[in-house]
Amino acid sequence: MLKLYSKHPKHYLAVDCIIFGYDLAEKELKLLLVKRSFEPARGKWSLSGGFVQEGEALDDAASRVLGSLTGISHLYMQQLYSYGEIERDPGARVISTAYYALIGIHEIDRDNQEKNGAHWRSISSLPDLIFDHRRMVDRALCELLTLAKVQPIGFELLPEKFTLVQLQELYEAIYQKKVDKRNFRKKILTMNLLEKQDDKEKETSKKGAWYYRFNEEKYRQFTRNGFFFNLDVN
Amino acid sequence: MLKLYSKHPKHYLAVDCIIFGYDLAEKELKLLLVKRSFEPARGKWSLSGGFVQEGEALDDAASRVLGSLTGISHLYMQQLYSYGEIERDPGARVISTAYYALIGIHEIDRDNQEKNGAHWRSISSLPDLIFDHRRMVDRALCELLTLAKVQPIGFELLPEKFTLVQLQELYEAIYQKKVDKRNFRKKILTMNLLEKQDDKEKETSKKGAWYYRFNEEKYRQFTRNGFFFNLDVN
DNA sequence: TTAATAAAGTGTATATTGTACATTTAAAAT
DNA sequence: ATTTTAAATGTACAATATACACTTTATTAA
Repeated sequence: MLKLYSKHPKHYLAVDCIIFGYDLAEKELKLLLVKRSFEPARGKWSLSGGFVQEGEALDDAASRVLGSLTGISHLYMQQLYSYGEIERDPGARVISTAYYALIGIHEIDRDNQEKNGAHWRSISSLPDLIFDHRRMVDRALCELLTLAKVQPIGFELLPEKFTLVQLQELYEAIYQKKVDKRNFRKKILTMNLLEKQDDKEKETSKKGAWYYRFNEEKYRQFTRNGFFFNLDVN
Repeated sequence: MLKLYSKHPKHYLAVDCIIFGYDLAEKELKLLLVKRSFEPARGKWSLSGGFVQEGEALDDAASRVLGSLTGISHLYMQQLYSYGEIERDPGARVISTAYYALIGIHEIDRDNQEKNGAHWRSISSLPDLIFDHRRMVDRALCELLTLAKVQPIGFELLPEKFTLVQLQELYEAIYQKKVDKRNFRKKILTMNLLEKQDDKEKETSKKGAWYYRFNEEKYRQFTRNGFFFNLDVN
């Protein structure tokens, strides 16, 4: 039973993580990148990755990599695509499954970040990346653009409590497009997924902006009843 | 250089193919399934798959599997998802990358089909499948439903020349929903992607229905100019 | 040759949704 | 009390989606 497949070859398997963060202050999407700590390409900018271990599920490998870099164990993470070109890694033939994660940029564990040589880099000015990592990033970005329209994943990039101004700025950062304030608010509010809080954010204006909270439970309930999230940015 | 990664474990890697076909006569979506020819689970219904070979890219492995079963070398094929649970295959720890393919059901090579014990089975009455193959199918179906709305992939399931009736029936089969004939035609024709032919299909009616052809070149051109395919089925 | 049959083909009116757009409100600082 | 700054708000018009039924064409049978 143990030798059923033994005539077939085995391969190195890795995961690589595209970690998106949103910088509320700079109103910019960012990526968490690392300086690679081993050969080949030591010292070059890279996605953070790791080899899949014996007895470790693919998702678990990605969780492990994400956890060790961010210090967060449960964050929004989805498999993106598997890259299986023969020559993609000059060190050896390695198949890599890319995952992308969404994270509030300030939730992150600073210590692990420092320790692993990780840095947030603006999407609009990424450094050169090793191997096929740039292609992975481009695919992840494309996926993000597609999904943010039809799934409430934007909230993963914001703190629990956020203002409508912040939410709108996030979408403007994702789609690189100014959005009409009244129409945006109408769309998002008529979905009945946001709950107005009793307090205001008062850093950026005298008047202050009401905090809102995304109600995931409602979203799941509405979805069961045939509701589709849609926040098309004009 | 060859031993850079040698402390890391290696794994069996497979591809599994979800092959969709559309039966014009029965107006039904079908899957090409095989009876598995080796242990474990010999003789059980399965997706057609195979192990990734040394020096073989992931996509090439999928192409090889698809080619040997259908006799067609270039068909519409996309990577779907990689399944990396430890216990997913009782024979050994195997990571499998699923691909889905779209094919005209009658274009297929009968000989290879017979030889490999492959059979078309209606989506609505699939047999039990081995391992996690049912999950793969469900994910592929979900992807098909998503994509058929926003990409002209339906045409991959039809012959080169098809009638509007046939196209509509295809969409009705995919979405399991009756569609208004006039609205459907209006939508698809105003996209200017179909070219009316000079001949008619006369099997199914006395009057006959005009043949049309999808112009992929036009589609690519329109897409470059910001056009988005959209055939939302009400 | 005429009539019956069966499926293909066609247009319009109404409802819904999306878009453009400018003023008022609230709170702090002077 | 006045000024300042950003937040909050509603409506009219355009575009799109939807509902809906009769006419046309070619064959077959009377």
